[in-house]
Amino acid sequence: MSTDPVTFAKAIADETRQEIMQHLCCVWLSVNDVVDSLGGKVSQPTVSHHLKKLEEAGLVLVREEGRQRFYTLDQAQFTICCGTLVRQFAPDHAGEAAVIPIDAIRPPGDQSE
Amino acid sequence: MSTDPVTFAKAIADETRQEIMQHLCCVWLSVNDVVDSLGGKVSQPTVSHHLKKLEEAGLVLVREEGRQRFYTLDQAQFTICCGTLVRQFAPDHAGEAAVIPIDAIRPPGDQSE
DNA sequence: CGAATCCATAGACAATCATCTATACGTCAA
DNA sequence: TTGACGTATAGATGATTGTCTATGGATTCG
Repeated sequence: MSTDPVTFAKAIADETRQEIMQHLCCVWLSVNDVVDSLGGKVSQPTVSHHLKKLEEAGLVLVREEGRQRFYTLDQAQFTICCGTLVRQFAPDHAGEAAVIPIDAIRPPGDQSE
Repeated sequence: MSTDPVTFAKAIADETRQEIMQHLCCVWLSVNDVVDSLGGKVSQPTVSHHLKKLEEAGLVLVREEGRQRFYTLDQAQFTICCGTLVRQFAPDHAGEAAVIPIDAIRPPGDQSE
Protein backbone atom coordinates (compact mmCIF):
# COMPACT_ATOMS: atom_id res chain seq x y z
CA MET A 1 0.00 0.00 0.00
CA SER A 2 2.33 2.70 1.22
CA THR A 3 5.31 2.46 -1.06
CA ASP A 4 8.50 1.42 0.68
CA PRO A 5 11.55 3.67 0.36
CA VAL A 6 13.43 1.33 -1.97
CA THR A 7 10.55 1.04 -4.43
CA PHE A 8 10.01 4.79 -4.30
CA ALA A 9 13.68 5.54 -4.90
CA LYS A 10 13.92 3.13 -7.81
CA ALA A 11 10.82 4.61 -9.37
CA ILE A 12 12.25 8.11 -9.48
CA ALA A 13 15.85 7.09 -10.19
CA ASP A 14 15.78 7.81 -13.90
CA GLU A 15 16.22 11.06 -15.76
CA THR A 16 13.51 10.42 -18.33
CA ARG A 17 11.07 9.38 -15.64
CA GLN A 18 11.75 12.56 -13.68
CA GLU A 19 11.11 14.59 -16.83
CA ILE A 20 7.81 12.80 -17.24
CA MET A 21 6.95 13.43 -13.59
CA GLN A 22 7.74 17.09 -14.11
CA HIS A 23 5.32 17.27 -17.04
CA LEU A 24 2.66 15.40 -15.06
CA CYS A 25 2.90 17.78 -12.14
CA CYS A 26 -0.40 19.59 -11.60
CA VAL A 27 -1.87 18.53 -14.95
CA TRP A 28 -3.50 15.53 -16.56
CA LEU A 29 -1.89 14.32 -19.76
CA SER A 30 -2.66 11.48 -22.13
CA VAL A 31 0.14 9.11 -23.09
CA ASN A 32 0.61 10.85 -26.42
CA ASP A 33 0.66 14.21 -24.69
CA VAL A 34 3.55 12.96 -22.58
CA VAL A 35 5.32 11.64 -25.66
CA ASP A 36 4.94 15.04 -27.33
CA SER A 37 6.07 16.89 -24.21
CA LEU A 38 9.35 15.01 -24.40
CA GLY A 39 9.91 16.28 -27.94
CA GLY A 40 10.83 13.01 -29.55
CA LYS A 41 13.34 12.03 -26.87
CA VAL A 42 11.85 8.57 -26.51
CA SER A 43 9.23 6.45 -28.23
CA GLN A 44 5.65 5.88 -27.16
CA PRO A 45 6.25 2.34 -25.83
CA THR A 46 9.09 3.69 -23.73
CA VAL A 47 6.77 6.30 -22.26
CA SER A 48 4.19 3.61 -21.53
CA HIS A 49 6.90 1.60 -19.81
CA HIS A 50 7.85 4.53 -17.59
CA LEU A 51 4.25 5.33 -16.79
CA LYS A 52 3.73 1.73 -15.77
CA LYS A 53 6.69 1.94 -13.42
CA LEU A 54 5.33 5.11 -11.86
CA GLU A 55 1.88 3.53 -11.56
CA GLU A 56 3.28 0.43 -9.87
CA ALA A 57 5.02 2.71 -7.39
CA GLY A 58 1.74 4.49 -6.72
CA LEU A 59 3.12 7.83 -7.82
CA VAL A 60 0.58 8.64 -10.52
CA LEU A 61 -3.18 8.78 -10.74
CA VAL A 62 -4.81 7.29 -13.82
CA ARG A 63 -8.10 8.13 -15.46
CA GLU A 64 -9.38 6.12 -18.41
CA GLU A 65 -11.45 7.95 -20.98
CA GLY A 66 -12.41 6.13 -24.14
CA ARG A 67 -9.27 4.94 -25.83
CA GLN A 68 -7.11 7.35 -23.92
CA ARG A 69 -5.45 7.09 -20.53
CA PHE A 70 -4.76 10.25 -18.62
CA TYR A 71 -2.06 10.43 -16.00
CA THR A 72 -1.14 12.95 -13.37
CA LEU A 73 1.46 12.97 -10.65
CA ASP A 74 0.09 12.07 -7.22
CA GLN A 75 1.67 14.88 -5.27
CA ALA A 76 0.18 13.74 -1.99
CA GLN A 77 1.65 10.26 -2.34
CA PHE A 78 4.95 11.71 -3.46
CA THR A 79 5.03 13.94 -0.42
CA ILE A 80 4.24 11.01 1.85
CA CYS A 81 7.14 9.03 0.40
CA CYS A 82 9.54 11.92 0.96
CA GLY A 83 8.28 12.27 4.49
CA THR A 84 8.90 8.59 5.09
CA LEU A 85 12.43 8.99 3.78
CA VAL A 86 13.14 11.90 6.09
CA ARG A 87 11.73 10.16 9.13
CA GLN A 88 13.73 7.05 8.37
CA PHE A 89 17.06 8.55 7.40
CA ALA A 90 17.06 12.00 8.95
CA PRO A 91 15.18 11.65 12.23
CA ASP A 92 17.11 14.56 13.70
CA HIS A 93 15.59 16.75 11.00
CA ALA A 94 12.09 15.33 10.87
CA GLY A 95 9.72 17.94 12.13
CA GLU A 96 11.56 20.86 10.73
CA ALA A 97 13.43 21.30 7.54
CA ALA A 98 12.09 19.07 4.81
CA VAL A 99 10.53 21.89 2.88
CA ILE A 100 12.51 24.84 4.13
CA PRO A 101 14.64 26.65 1.54
CA ILE A 102 18.25 25.57 1.52
CA ASP A 103 19.53 29.00 2.54
CA ALA A 104 17.44 28.83 5.68
CA ILE A 105 19.29 25.69 6.70
CA ARG A 106 22.78 26.60 5.64
CA PRO A 107 23.31 30.33 5.24
CA PRO A 108 25.85 31.21 2.54
CA GLY A 109 29.34 31.03 3.96
CA ASP A 110 28.29 29.18 7.06
CA GLN A 111 31.02 26.84 8.29
CA SER A 112 29.55 25.66 11.57
CA GLU A 113 28.77 22.04 12.31
CA MET B 1 27.53 20.99 -4.82
CA SER B 2 23.84 20.52 -4.16
CA THR B 3 23.03 17.07 -5.46
CA ASP B 4 20.50 17.02 -8.28
CA PRO B 5 17.36 14.91 -7.83
CA VAL B 6 18.41 12.23 -10.31
CA THR B 7 21.79 11.67 -8.65
CA PHE B 8 20.16 11.63 -5.23
CA ALA B 9 17.51 9.13 -6.31
CA LYS B 10 20.03 6.82 -7.93
CA ALA B 11 22.20 6.93 -4.83
CA ILE B 12 19.44 5.70 -2.56
CA ALA B 13 17.80 3.35 -5.09
CA ASP B 14 19.31 0.16 -3.73
CA GLU B 15 18.25 -2.02 -0.83
CA THR B 16 21.73 -2.73 0.46
CA ARG B 17 22.64 0.92 0.27
CA GLN B 18 19.56 1.87 2.26
CA GLU B 19 20.49 -0.69 4.89
CA ILE B 20 23.92 0.86 5.10
CA MET B 21 22.40 4.32 5.37
CA GLN B 22 20.20 3.05 8.17
CA HIS B 23 23.21 1.80 10.09
CA LEU B 24 25.07 5.06 9.45
CA CYS B 25 22.22 7.15 10.79
CA CYS B 26 23.30 9.11 13.87
CA VAL B 27 26.53 7.14 14.32
CA TRP B 28 30.04 6.95 12.92
CA LEU B 29 31.10 3.53 11.68
CA SER B 30 34.29 2.22 10.10
CA VAL B 31 34.03 0.23 6.89
CA ASN B 32 34.45 -3.04 8.74
CA ASP B 33 31.83 -1.98 11.24
CA VAL B 34 29.42 -1.53 8.35
CA VAL B 35 30.37 -4.91 6.94
CA ASP B 36 29.70 -6.51 10.33
CA SER B 37 26.42 -4.65 10.72
CA LEU B 38 25.20 -6.29 7.54
CA GLY B 39 25.86 -9.72 9.02
CA GLY B 40 27.73 -11.18 6.07
CA LYS B 41 25.18 -10.09 3.51
CA VAL B 42 27.84 -8.63 1.25
CA SER B 43 31.63 -8.52 1.09
CA GLN B 44 33.90 -5.70 2.21
CA PRO B 45 34.67 -4.49 -1.33
CA THR B 46 30.96 -4.30 -2.02
CA VAL B 47 30.48 -2.16 1.06
CA SER B 48 33.33 0.10 -0.06
CA HIS B 49 31.65 0.41 -3.44
CA HIS B 50 28.36 1.47 -1.86
CA LEU B 51 30.07 3.92 0.47
CA LYS B 52 31.80 5.46 -2.51
CA LYS B 53 28.47 5.90 -4.25
CA LEU B 54 27.00 7.57 -1.20
CA GLU B 55 30.06 9.77 -0.86
CA GLU B 56 29.87 10.85 -4.50
CA ALA B 57 26.26 11.81 -3.92
CA GLY B 58 27.27 13.87 -0.91
CA LEU B 59 25.12 11.83 1.44
CA VAL B 60 27.79 10.76 3.90
CA LEU B 61 30.46 12.50 5.93
CA VAL B 62 33.89 10.90 6.08
CA ARG B 63 36.55 11.07 8.75
CA GLU B 64 39.95 9.44 8.27
CA GLU B 65 41.67 8.09 11.33
CA GLY B 66 44.84 6.09 10.89
CA ARG B 67 44.13 3.20 8.64
CA GLN B 68 40.42 3.45 9.20
CA ARG B 69 37.76 5.51 7.49
CA PHE B 70 34.67 6.42 9.47
CA TYR B 71 31.41 7.24 7.76
CA THR B 72 28.15 8.73 8.93
CA LEU B 73 24.99 9.72 7.14
CA ASP B 74 24.74 13.44 6.43
CA GLN B 75 21.20 13.97 7.64
CA ALA B 76 21.21 17.65 6.79
CA GLN B 77 22.18 17.00 3.20
CA PHE B 78 19.67 14.17 2.99
CA THR B 79 16.94 16.45 4.24
CA ILE B 80 17.89 19.13 1.74
CA CYS B 81 17.64 16.62 -1.10
CA CYS B 82 14.19 15.51 0.03
CA GLY B 83 13.12 19.13 0.29
CA THR B 84 14.30 19.74 -3.26
CA LEU B 85 12.28 16.75 -4.41
CA VAL B 86 9.12 17.98 -2.74
CA ARG B 87 9.48 21.50 -4.10
CA GLN B 88 10.10 20.16 -7.58
CA PHE B 89 7.47 17.45 -7.76
CA ALA B 90 4.91 18.37 -5.14
CA PRO B 91 4.76 22.17 -5.12
CA ASP B 92 1.17 22.08 -3.90
CA HIS B 93 2.41 20.32 -0.77
CA ALA B 94 5.64 22.20 -0.21
CA GLY B 95 5.28 24.10 2.99
CA GLU B 96 3.10 21.63 4.74
CA ALA B 97 3.03 17.91 4.77
CA ALA B 98 6.46 16.47 4.21
CA VAL B 99 6.83 15.28 7.76
CA ILE B 100 3.21 14.85 8.78
CA PRO B 101 2.18 11.28 9.68
CA ILE B 102 0.43 9.45 6.90
CA ASP B 103 -2.79 9.06 8.85
CA ALA B 104 -3.06 12.81 9.13
CA ILE B 105 -3.16 13.05 5.36
CA ARG B 106 -5.20 10.01 4.48
CA PRO B 107 -7.34 8.74 7.34
CA PRO B 108 -7.87 4.97 7.29
CA GLY B 109 -10.78 4.05 5.04
CA ASP B 110 -10.81 7.40 3.35
CA GLN B 111 -12.08 7.06 -0.20
CA SER B 112 -12.28 10.67 -1.29
CA GLU B 113 -10.26 11.90 -4.29
C1' DC C 1 -18.06 -3.54 -41.15
C1' DG C 2 -13.56 -1.51 -41.92
C1' DA C 3 -10.09 1.78 -41.09
C1' DA C 4 -7.85 4.78 -38.07
C1' DT C 5 -6.31 6.09 -33.51
C1' DC C 6 -4.55 5.31 -28.81
C1' DC C 7 -2.17 2.55 -25.91
C1' DA C 8 -0.04 -1.75 -23.94
C1' DT C 9 2.68 -5.84 -24.53
C1' DA C 10 6.34 -8.89 -26.47
C1' DG C 11 10.83 -9.63 -27.66
C1' DA C 12 15.56 -8.11 -28.62
C1' DC C 13 19.55 -5.52 -27.49
C1' DA C 14 22.84 -2.62 -25.17
C1' DA C 15 24.11 -0.25 -21.13
C1' DT C 16 24.23 0.05 -16.32
C1' DC C 17 24.99 -1.90 -11.98
C1' DA C 18 25.54 -4.95 -7.83
C1' DT C 19 28.40 -8.38 -6.56
C1' DC C 20 32.33 -11.31 -6.21
C1' DT C 21 37.54 -12.67 -5.97
C1' DA C 22 42.06 -11.13 -6.23
C1' DT C 23 45.19 -7.67 -5.31
C1' DA C 24 47.40 -3.29 -4.33
C1' DC C 25 48.03 0.59 -1.12
C1' DG C 26 48.63 2.79 3.26
C1' DT C 27 49.14 2.39 8.35
C1' DC C 28 50.34 0.36 12.63
C1' DA C 29 52.92 -2.76 15.64
C1' DA C 30 56.59 -5.96 16.90
C1' DT D 1 61.72 -3.87 8.36
C1' DT D 2 58.39 -7.16 8.21
C1' DG D 3 53.99 -8.72 8.90
C1' DA D 4 49.22 -7.86 10.07
C1' DC D 5 45.35 -5.03 9.47
C1' DG D 6 41.91 -1.74 7.16
C1' DT D 7 40.41 -0.15 2.97
C1' DA D 8 40.31 0.88 -1.96
C1' DT D 9 40.80 -0.65 -6.72
C1' DA D 10 40.75 -3.83 -10.80
C1' DG D 11 38.57 -7.05 -13.48
C1' DA D 12 34.94 -10.44 -14.34
C1' DT D 13 30.19 -11.88 -14.25
C1' DG D 14 25.26 -12.14 -13.84
C1' DA D 15 21.10 -9.48 -13.20
C1' DT D 16 18.54 -5.51 -13.92
C1' DT D 17 16.90 -1.97 -16.80
C1' DG D 18 16.09 1.60 -20.47
C1' DT D 19 15.29 1.62 -25.14
C1' DC D 20 13.85 0.21 -29.59
C1' DT D 21 10.75 -2.11 -33.35
C1' DA D 22 6.86 -4.84 -34.19
C1' DT D 23 2.44 -6.13 -33.02
C1' DG D 24 -1.96 -6.87 -30.66
C1' DG D 25 -6.20 -5.14 -28.26
C1' DA D 26 -9.58 -1.81 -27.62
C1' DT D 27 -12.24 2.17 -28.99
C1' DT D 28 -14.06 5.54 -32.24
C1' DC D 29 -15.68 7.03 -36.64
C1' DG D 30 -17.18 6.87 -41.51
